[in-house]
Amino acid sequence: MAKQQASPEAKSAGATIYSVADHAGVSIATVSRVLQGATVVAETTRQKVLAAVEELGYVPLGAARSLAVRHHEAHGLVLPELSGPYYAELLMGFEARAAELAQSIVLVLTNSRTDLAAAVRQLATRVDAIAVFGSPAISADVVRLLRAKKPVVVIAGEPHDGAETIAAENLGSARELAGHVLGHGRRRALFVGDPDSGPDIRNRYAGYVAAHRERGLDAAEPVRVSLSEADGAAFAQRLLDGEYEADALMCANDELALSIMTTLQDAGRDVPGDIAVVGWDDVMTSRYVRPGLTTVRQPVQELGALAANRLHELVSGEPPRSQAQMLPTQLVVRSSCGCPPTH
Amino acid sequence: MAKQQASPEAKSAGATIYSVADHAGVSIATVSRVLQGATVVAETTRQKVLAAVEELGYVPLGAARSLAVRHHEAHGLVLPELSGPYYAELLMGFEARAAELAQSIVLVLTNSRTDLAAAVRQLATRVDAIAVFGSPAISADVVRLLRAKKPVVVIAGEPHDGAETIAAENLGSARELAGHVLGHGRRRALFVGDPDSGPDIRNRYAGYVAAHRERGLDAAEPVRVSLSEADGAAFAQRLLDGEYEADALMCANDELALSIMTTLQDAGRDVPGDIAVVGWDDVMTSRYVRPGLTTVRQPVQELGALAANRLHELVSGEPPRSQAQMLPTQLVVRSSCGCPPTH
DNA sequence: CTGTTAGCGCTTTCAT
DNA sequence: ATGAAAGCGCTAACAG
Repeated sequence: MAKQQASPEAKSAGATIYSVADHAGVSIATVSRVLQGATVVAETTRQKVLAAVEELGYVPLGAARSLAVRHHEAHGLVLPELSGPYYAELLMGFEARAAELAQSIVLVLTNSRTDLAAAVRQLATRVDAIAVFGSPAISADVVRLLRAKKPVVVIAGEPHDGAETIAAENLGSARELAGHVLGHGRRRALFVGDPDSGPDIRNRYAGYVAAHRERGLDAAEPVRVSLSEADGAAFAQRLLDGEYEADALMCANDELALSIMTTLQDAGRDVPGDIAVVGWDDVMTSRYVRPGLTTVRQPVQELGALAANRLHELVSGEPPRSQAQMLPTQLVVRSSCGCPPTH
Repeated sequence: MAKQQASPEAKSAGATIYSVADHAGVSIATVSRVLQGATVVAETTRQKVLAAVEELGYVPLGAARSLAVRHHEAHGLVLPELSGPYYAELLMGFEARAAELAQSIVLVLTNSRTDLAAAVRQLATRVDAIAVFGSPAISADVVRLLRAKKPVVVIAGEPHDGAETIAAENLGSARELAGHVLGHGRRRALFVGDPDSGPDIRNRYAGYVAAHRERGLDAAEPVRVSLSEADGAAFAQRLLDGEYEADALMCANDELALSIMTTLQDAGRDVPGDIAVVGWDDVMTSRYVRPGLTTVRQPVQELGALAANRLHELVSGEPPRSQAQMLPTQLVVRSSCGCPPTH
């Protein structure tokens, strides 16, 4: 059994449904039938076919099937990138659900593309439906273009011209989180992040504002920095330099919060003693740092799974939903907000 | 321009190369020519065709093209999962290079699959070549099976029956890292991780052993735990309970190291004073914890990019390499090993 | 239960 | 520079 395959580079590229049919002494229709498993085939012929398949090492050509069935049996997913746990988890959730639905997934990362529109157009060529993460990098035009041809769902993005949208809840949890911080008696809380970078951050800021309003407090203007470690460190430095005054920082996500908190600590500041810091996302690091980072957990995998599921439903002919779907989030209180450590 | 698309559900599913040709008053061959851009077409007809494409919202059917050109123009990538930065970075590197080569990428995560073999077979159906991460989850059989039909490269796995292999260097850096720890005077260093879980860990352990040998020291048996936070914490607890005695821990990866270090610290142990802890991978968290985790950086993205590149070369007819390709790694010294903090 | 046959939509000679 | 036509490999009626 071991040595009979003499050529190491066999790569019997040949092997079509015809050669299998020949080899088994049946018609191509029969081969197709046993491979699809739908129709009933006599057990004996079935075995003959399977043997031929095995013998020839037949691998069906997906493209031919797709052409015949008029379905790609694949979903597209467009994400900005994969650094940090957020998008990776989204992808895992998406992949898992797509797998259950027997859909392949073809992935496009926009940050690695020079011509995004072309990449997306090319993607549309080989999938039945597309989920795009609603980053500003993906212009509304692209989405609109696609939407006319294929079902599209936008994840955590603007409700583009009617494309179906799904997102995690932001406003309420942000209000709750900000309220929690204010409840520790902080009165100079700053929001760090750019509300214009998308609806997620915009709603988190809105929650921050709402929490202040409810208490008759003034909400400060947001400190507009991007969601990167580098920008976080830079902001922290400006804070240390006295450019800002604050006793609490509500950061747009954990990566920002972590880089800020660490920079502050390394400069001798006490967190949360001198200043509280809270984030958003509950990434792994947030559990490990001391003090543990108070943050908000999003059901990221579920978001991905829901996207895959909706895509499939849309492909199956279900009507699009007009209303955005919203998944609940959860406040995770650790000690960077001023609460006593609990581990 | 805004309201003329009356039906919100246009989805002009129709639009084939025929309808475009009709609409433009040319033959399908001409349409194909302007869309491929290869052959020269009169500028006027070119414009007519483009107009028709625009008008009809024509999106070519990838499957039909694939069938005609006998290429999928897609690469498959099989990864265990995406939690933690390692696989995500690998994927980013792979995707970026594949994008440059104009190859789509279709992704399969094995942890979400109940029938992995079927998933991989199905994958083979729609891509020209496949890169699989060499986890033990992917049986050698599956790889062997594939390899007969499509080019396969194995990333960081056993040199399966001749499938091309690429990996990051482990042995040398592990020897260096272990040597560094021993250089701090530690004499009860334990290796935490299971060498049987694959060649990566096996070689790291081998480096640990080599470093001891070189100094005439005895290397201890590895403490066989899996690469998860949970197992790390459990091991740390057993250590605290006195089940093991050690003044240094060389962990198979950062996640393990981090969970162990944190558990130890929370129990009052001083790292590195009482016990040194080092990891492998240089994940983000390792920069943020205190003390900073001494570890080894792997060129993970490059690994992914190299895989995509080799896949493309193999598809283009280049001969497979018999020798495994190895990328260099780099020791990252912070302070968990006993070195003074430097930030 | 099995075979025949007509496409699926695109690329690519081969003519013109 | 353009058109006609022959497939690419598979599925799905339709007959038998």
